[in-house]
Amino acid sequence: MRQGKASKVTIFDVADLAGVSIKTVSRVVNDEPNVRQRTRDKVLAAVARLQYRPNVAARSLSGRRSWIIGLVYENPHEFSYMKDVLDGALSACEEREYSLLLRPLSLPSPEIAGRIERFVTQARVEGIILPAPMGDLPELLRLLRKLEIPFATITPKALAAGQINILCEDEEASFSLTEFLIERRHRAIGFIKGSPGHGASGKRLAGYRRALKKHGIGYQAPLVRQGDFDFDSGKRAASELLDLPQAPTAIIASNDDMAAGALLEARQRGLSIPENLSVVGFDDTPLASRMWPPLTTVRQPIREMAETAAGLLMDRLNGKAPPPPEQPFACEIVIRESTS
Amino acid sequence: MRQGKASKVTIFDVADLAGVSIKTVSRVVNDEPNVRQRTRDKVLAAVARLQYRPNVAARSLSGRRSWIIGLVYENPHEFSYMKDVLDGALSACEEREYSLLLRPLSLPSPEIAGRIERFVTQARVEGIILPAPMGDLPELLRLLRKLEIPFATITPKALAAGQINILCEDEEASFSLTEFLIERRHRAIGFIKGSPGHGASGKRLAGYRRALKKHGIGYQAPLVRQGDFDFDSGKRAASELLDLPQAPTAIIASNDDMAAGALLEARQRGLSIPENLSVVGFDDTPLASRMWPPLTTVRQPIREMAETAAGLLMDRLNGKAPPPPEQPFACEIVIRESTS
DNA sequence: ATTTTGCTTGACAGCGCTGTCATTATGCAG
DNA sequence: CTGCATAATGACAGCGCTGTCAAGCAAAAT
Repeated sequence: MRQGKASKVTIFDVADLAGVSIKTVSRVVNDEPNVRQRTRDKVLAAVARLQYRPNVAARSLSGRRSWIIGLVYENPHEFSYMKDVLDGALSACEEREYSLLLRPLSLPSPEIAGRIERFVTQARVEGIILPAPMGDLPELLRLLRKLEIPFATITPKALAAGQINILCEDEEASFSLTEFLIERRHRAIGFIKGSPGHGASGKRLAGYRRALKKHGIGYQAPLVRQGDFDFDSGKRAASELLDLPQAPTAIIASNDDMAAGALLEARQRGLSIPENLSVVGFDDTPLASRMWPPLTTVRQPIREMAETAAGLLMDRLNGKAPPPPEQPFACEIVIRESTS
Repeated sequence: MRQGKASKVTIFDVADLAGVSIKTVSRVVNDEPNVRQRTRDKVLAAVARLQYRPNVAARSLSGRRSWIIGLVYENPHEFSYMKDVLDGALSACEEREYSLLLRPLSLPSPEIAGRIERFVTQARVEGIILPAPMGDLPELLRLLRKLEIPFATITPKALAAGQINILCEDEEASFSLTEFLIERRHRAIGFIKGSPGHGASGKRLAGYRRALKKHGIGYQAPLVRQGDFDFDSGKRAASELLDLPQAPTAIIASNDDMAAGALLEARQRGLSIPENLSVVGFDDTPLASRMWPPLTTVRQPIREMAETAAGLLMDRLNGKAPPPPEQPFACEIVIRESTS
């Protein structure tokens, strides 16, 4: 089926109406220099009059640019985090008239490289956004470097040299959150780690340890359990923690979904929250405010981070000077009723 | 910045290697008829050997096709429903080598038509998927018809004539759910409606009424409250219901997010669930299984519905015969612990 | 053997735009 | 007023593919 009626107006029509050559129209439309103001105005008027929209396909073919960036992500069960990333990226793209293509992945996958290579070469994607944990897959990074595709990572574990890296104050936030619990007289504080592959996991643990140290509380390995950012893993880890001879009076989960799991486990054991156990999470997802009791958590400006990542990536694709290294984005503790 | 190293192999390279004309390569690659098997094999071998991938831009420009479909949606706070739609659409697109472009919208918006027209004409979108409530915006439908852009609606209120419409057994599911409560001796059953614009809202209410009628329970208007599918509206509606002189012993919310709101309201009044009040929702979002108590709800095969919608849409764009009218998809009650 | 028919294949002209480079204004110093 | 640098504009050749149409060819019909 052929294209609908949409816009058969071409650059020639505009050129005719404005009385200039198509090249001049092209210059104006692409904001290139060396066009007299009067000429520019004439062209712009014609563009508006005819409702001219450049044909993306022709533009791509000729300019060898696709005006597309990709978003490659691990498809999670609980999508709240990715929704914010998506909203941010979409908004940056709309502003710059780029298109955004999505590529969900399941990890671990033996053929990431193949799938991404197909993605990139097929759609001719110019650059890629890699939210955690995508920014730390050596295989992926190697591929993108080989293909010479610029990318922007969001909260990677290790900064990708020569690329855009967007961070937030994960360590600091975790430190404050832990300190918040300590100030409320908690001494035995359990900690549920996130997936080892995520940059945030290590940093959140580090903040926890630093706060303990500052307040002279010894670090106890049994109080720290491995999770994978998923509800079930949070429930399981909480179960282990609550089985401990000296069970914690507070649990820090590395994200809200695991915190919800911990809460469920506690409740099934007849514990009441926050009287018998305080629980906190990270991310301030909708889930956090919809649970009972509403969850004390850490809000990160994910949407802004993603918007910045996408924006800087596109600027770079358009030859803008590389930005000064970004300040990490600040996080904020949201105190609700799951802590005593 | 120019394209990376990705694939500078063109149709000419393949034609040379296979010893045929570029047109024949084109035929093979596009699965057109009238190519001898031997020739086809030669070409396919050359394609594989060179790792040839057609240039989408050239293909679009020449064929006046974009190989892109759009997904236009109302951007909700709680994204679970849309995540399933997204997954389904993406998967259908990947299978057919289409690209999917997203366009979130905020309703009501005075300039939907403008934004969508820009979206369609700029990206040269060939067809559009309209999850509820997009399939019931007269202005939008009029625009798409004018532009001659085919579309597929998911659970619209009114079927869009001449287009693809994907439905599920909303009325039936609501009927069963209500009956399920009646069987458990509930007689005063509150109902929180969804946004008037959604197709599901009316059907869910209808199922509720039909079940009441069948069991000889009178319909009482005060027991039915307006919500808008959002958490807060659920909380508010539940508050109204619980203030009633004869408060309901069970509440049906038209989606899980509102059910969560109702649950919170009940809890804040010191009611325990399900002893004092049963609460049920619709959609079986992650939220439903993460709450306390876990929510009895209705699971719809949203992902499959979206995949079907997208698949049929692309088939139609490719001139496949219009499918026989689809059977509505079946729903399933998921019984958890929020009902007594 | 010759004609007819239908299947295969290829030559070639664009699709609508941007890059390159030549050409023509314009401004300014001498 | 002339000469020269520089700004403004245009002519034109592709970018890589598909649509059209004509030509080649083998099998079927005469």
